[in-house]
Amino acid sequence: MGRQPCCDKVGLKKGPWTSDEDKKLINFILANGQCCWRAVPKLAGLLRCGKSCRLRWTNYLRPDLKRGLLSEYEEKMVIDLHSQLGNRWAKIASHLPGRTDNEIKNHWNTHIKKKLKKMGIDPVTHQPLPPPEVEVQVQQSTISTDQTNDAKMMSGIDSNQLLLVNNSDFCTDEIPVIQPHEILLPSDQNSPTPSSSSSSSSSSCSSNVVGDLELSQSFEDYYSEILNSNIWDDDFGDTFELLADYDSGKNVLDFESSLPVVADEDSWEIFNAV
DNA sequence: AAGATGAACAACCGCGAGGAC
DNA sequence: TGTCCTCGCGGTTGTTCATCT
Repeated sequence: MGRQPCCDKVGLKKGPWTSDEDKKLINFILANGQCCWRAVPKLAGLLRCGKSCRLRWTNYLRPDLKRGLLSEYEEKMVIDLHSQLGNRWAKIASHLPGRTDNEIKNHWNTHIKKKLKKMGIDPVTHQPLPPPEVEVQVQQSTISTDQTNDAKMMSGIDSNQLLLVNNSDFCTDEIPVIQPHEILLPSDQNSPTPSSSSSSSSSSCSSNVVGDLELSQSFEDYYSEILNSNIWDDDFGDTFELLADYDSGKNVLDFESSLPVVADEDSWEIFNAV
């Protein structure tokens, strides 16, 4: 028996989401929480498959997303985690509150890969790239002595030491080196272990580990009020624990301007003005 | 100014894991 | 225990925007 399609694709819309579709999806999740994704598009009045709705929500509409480029600190964490976990983007994302696996994957492929190659490091193995025989001469003239030494230093060292490498691309001397146990373990030993889910596990990461992702108290107060309104289910509520910066979000709510708004369906009038 | 090219990122596709029955 | 269904993950593609010629 062949695999069942995730949904009936006949008549379903594909491609970029419109603001109207975003509004529908957000309003539905606001009213119902995250339930069966397969049923979401039908119930929300969307001509999308459930998978598309889930991706749109997880990667773009979730209110706890931190938009914008990854900071150098986050980049370092990604590199270090990648050296330990490989291409397990969801696992890596679970250690970076407000970041999605898709975002990290894209950033890796477009930015970090190039930086590592420029440093003479294989982005897959995190080991020094063997210089091609023919290009040795060229490399010697284009790669600085420091970088060459960096590559040599990399040989045989573990991934944690990668962060110690002094390279101008990353300015590591400006950022405290973080050890794996500091990254992987929540500071509160009673905190639940992060799960593999990128959508709901970020809340279990301690914000004092990723210092630049700490929340302002006002946001916490605001969302604790929301959480007490019983609109959100447990998983959904957790996502508000690590709210970060929304200023750069395009379709995401302007939370700064909507702070006085209560999180009921009527309060999302801001979307109607978009 | 216009076309070509590359970079960045959003979205899709297929597969596997895990739960329900 | 086996089958089906849903969800999540990782790889890949498509689209948009910026830069170059």
